[in-house]
Amino acid sequence: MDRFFAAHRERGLPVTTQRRAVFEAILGRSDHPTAEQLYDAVRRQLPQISRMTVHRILGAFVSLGLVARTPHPGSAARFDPKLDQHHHLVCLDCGRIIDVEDPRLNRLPWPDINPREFQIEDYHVHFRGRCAGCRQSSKAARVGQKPAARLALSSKSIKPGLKKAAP
Amino acid sequence: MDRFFAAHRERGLPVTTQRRAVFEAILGRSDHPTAEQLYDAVRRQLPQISRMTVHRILGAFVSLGLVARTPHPGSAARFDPKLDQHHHLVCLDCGRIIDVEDPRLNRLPWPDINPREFQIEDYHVHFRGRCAGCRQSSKAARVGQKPAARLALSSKSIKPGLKKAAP
DNA sequence: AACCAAATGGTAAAGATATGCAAGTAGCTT
DNA sequence: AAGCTACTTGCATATCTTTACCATTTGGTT
Repeated sequence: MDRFFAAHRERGLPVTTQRRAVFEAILGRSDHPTAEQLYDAVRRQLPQISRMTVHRILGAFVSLGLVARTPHPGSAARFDPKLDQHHHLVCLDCGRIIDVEDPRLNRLPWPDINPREFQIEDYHVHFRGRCAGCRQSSKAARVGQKPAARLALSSKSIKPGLKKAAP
Repeated sequence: MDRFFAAHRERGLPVTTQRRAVFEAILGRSDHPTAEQLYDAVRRQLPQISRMTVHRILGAFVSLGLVARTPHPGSAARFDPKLDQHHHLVCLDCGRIIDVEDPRLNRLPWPDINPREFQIEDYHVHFRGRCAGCRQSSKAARVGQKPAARLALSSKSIKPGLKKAAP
């Protein structure tokens, strides 16, 4: 929370009720919420806050270095109070993000590129896989997943009839 | 391109003109295009192709393991035809993605978690920083970027005219 | 050549984020 | 303590990306 006030004071930015509420909300949880989830959480204390304000505040926090927008394959960005370098497990099924702290991952070799071409600031390792819950359900669901398609394709000539779409 | 036919034949899925065009389009470029960019590219050959078809086809390619949907902080998903393990430089300003191949990064220690709780399949290192072009422009832009906030405001001296036009 | 499952196309909808402007507020200055 | 001013907020709207429905067409088999 000190970081929050310090970052604002350093740049002379006003500390508003909304900003404080959003920051408290994100500090209070470690599940990498989306902007929408934070909006819902903050609204319990500030019922009239606008969804756009939450988005704008989160964008400002990212610029201030207070939180990180974590890369995520899906569409909704996830936000993470950035405290120290850490990494993530991402479930390919449910999208859940789990923190990983492993000191061995914090001193990786940086790729050998010319700093004039690309200046690296930091990095972040993304482990992909499946969490316990999704492995259970996928085992069950795998039966009906791909209805066997139309197998039995004898490898006849595939004749790549490359034609333009017929009228 | 063999992978493309093989993957379809193996599952008995029909190889349509549209699928072939989308796959050729993504093979031809190494800049991790978005679905929209691929739609534009494909449309030069199949002017009547639907945007939705491109999205659906890309989703199918991901399921088939033909392309990867690369994690990206922004909203638009990026697609990548490279299948061997590689990593990415991501420019924080322009969002450009550059491939990194460094064998030292391909044998990282995996975090010590119970495989019953989370089963890791693979990983991927995300280096963040700024590309040459953006470093140039940001150096210039940094002047007007943060107008010094209001730290040095001594009431009547500074009047930064960058406000909206007066009503 | 005929058949069948799957793919395609078009519109509209849903979700997330950005923008422009009027009014409110935090924090400095007096 | 009161005033000033830039920053922030709220609201409505616009944009961008992705998805849903369903009639029609196409690819691959027999």
